[in-house]
Amino acid sequence: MEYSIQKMAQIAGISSRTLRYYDEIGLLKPARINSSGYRMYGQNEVDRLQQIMFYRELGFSLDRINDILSSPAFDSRKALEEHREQLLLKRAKLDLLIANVEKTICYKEGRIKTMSDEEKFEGFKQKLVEDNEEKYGEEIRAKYGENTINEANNKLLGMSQENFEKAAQLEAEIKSTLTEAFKTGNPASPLAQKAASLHKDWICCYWKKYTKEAHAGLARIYVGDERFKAYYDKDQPGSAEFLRDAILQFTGQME
Amino acid sequence: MEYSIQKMAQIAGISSRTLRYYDEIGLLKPARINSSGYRMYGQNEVDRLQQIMFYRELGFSLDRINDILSSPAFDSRKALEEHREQLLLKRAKLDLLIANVEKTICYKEGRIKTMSDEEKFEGFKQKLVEDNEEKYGEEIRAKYGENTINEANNKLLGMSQENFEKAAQLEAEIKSTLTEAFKTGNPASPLAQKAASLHKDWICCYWKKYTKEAHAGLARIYVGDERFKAYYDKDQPGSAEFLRDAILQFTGQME
DNA sequence: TTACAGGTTAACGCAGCGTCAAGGTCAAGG
DNA sequence: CCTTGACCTTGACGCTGCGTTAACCTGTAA
Repeated sequence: MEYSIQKMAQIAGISSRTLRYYDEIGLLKPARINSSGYRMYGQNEVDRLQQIMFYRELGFSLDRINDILSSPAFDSRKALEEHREQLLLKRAKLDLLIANVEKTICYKEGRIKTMSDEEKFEGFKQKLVEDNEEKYGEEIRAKYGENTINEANNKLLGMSQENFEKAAQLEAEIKSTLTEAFKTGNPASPLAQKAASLHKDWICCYWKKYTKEAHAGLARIYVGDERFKAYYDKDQPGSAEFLRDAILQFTGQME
Repeated sequence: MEYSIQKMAQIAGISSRTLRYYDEIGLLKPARINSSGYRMYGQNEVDRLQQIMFYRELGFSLDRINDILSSPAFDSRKALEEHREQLLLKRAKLDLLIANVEKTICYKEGRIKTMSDEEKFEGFKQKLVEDNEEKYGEEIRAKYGENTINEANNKLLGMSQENFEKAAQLEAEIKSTLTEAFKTGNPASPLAQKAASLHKDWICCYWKKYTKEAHAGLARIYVGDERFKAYYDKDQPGSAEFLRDAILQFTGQME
């Protein structure tokens, strides 16, 4: 089976330009060039391309893919783990970014119109410091390896604990608000809706992404989960269902 | 207060090259050019640079920053939310990548030496399909806006529920394993360690990043948290402390 | 006067292709 | 035989956000 460049591209779901580029950088050369100068690819090339696509899928650079595929002694296992670390770092940075953006949105929602330049500057400076620490930390890690990774982890631990404390506080708030709201008997009452809103905040301490649908889905599951049901029903039987209804109302998922 | 290019760069913690580049693309022009052809920046420029840095920090492109800062009618709120969506998408992709890398590592750890090309191909093709769906979904979203966002959310909801179910199953496993392990009375026993390991898996359903330190920290908190303590102690009083000790052992955090 | 610290413009380089430009090749149809 | 259209070729610029020479000018202290 011989493939033309476009057939090959179709198989892999990439462009012919990409194949030409791979030929150019020596990552994937065609099996032969026919009399008209056309690139012809064979089975071996299909296989190699699949390997390439695989590692590319994992976000490796074409250079590294070349290393991996050409050197048989290449420690792919180590490469994968290092790569994983890098991805985790990337994600941590992204998380910071997202948090910052969300913070900013909240700030704007708060309608704080007059925000002194000094304030902005302060917040910014803080961020700069954080960034520097991050960069510094990265350099250290690159230089000294694992020893200092623990330090970084400790930082994350600090964040997790902070997160956990925030969650615990929210939980207490939910509980007291729910107790009051339950007396109204109306899941649509402002107090009940406040409880649902607090519950949303609480969820956001644990979930990577909040959606109303998922929130509602969780609420439905709650009532069927003995642990949560027991927790919420402990003081006031029926509270779990009440919270569920409040959340369904809050998320607009009542049918 | 007039600043030279380097003073300005120092204030903002960036390079002078960056300032020249911003001048070049018209993002930030100096207040004036002095007789020697030097760029001189004033207070207005400091302020604007801070704004630029702010949005840059949030991951906006310089082009968009220019839009935001130059058009007073620009809806920064909307821009922020759109940007947030994009970041979330990015993170979702990253999560996929990380999962794939981890899967691959497990595969390699499993010492499955002979892995037929077909198998590789299958897995890869699946991924292609997923990607196509993702791309398609993005296009749709761009074209039709919010309506279809719900569909995407439903997908995420599916993931969350799946995640939740996995967590629930793990929880059951932890409980039964813990019950058995408790009878041994030894938190270092294989069974107890298995429970700790399961608990780690369970944590990973909720946490963005797992570290031994955080796991141990959580274990310590557990005992002091009535909800979890009550949950684990319900059948066998002392189980919570036992689990904590098993986790401390598991994470090597015994002092 | 000599250093040395600072400024200037111009231009290449990076990753991974997308996207013309300008043309050659091949099979089908008039 | 000619045209048309699909497919192939090489070559080269463009994109992002600067880092990094290179080659040269300015200002000030010793």
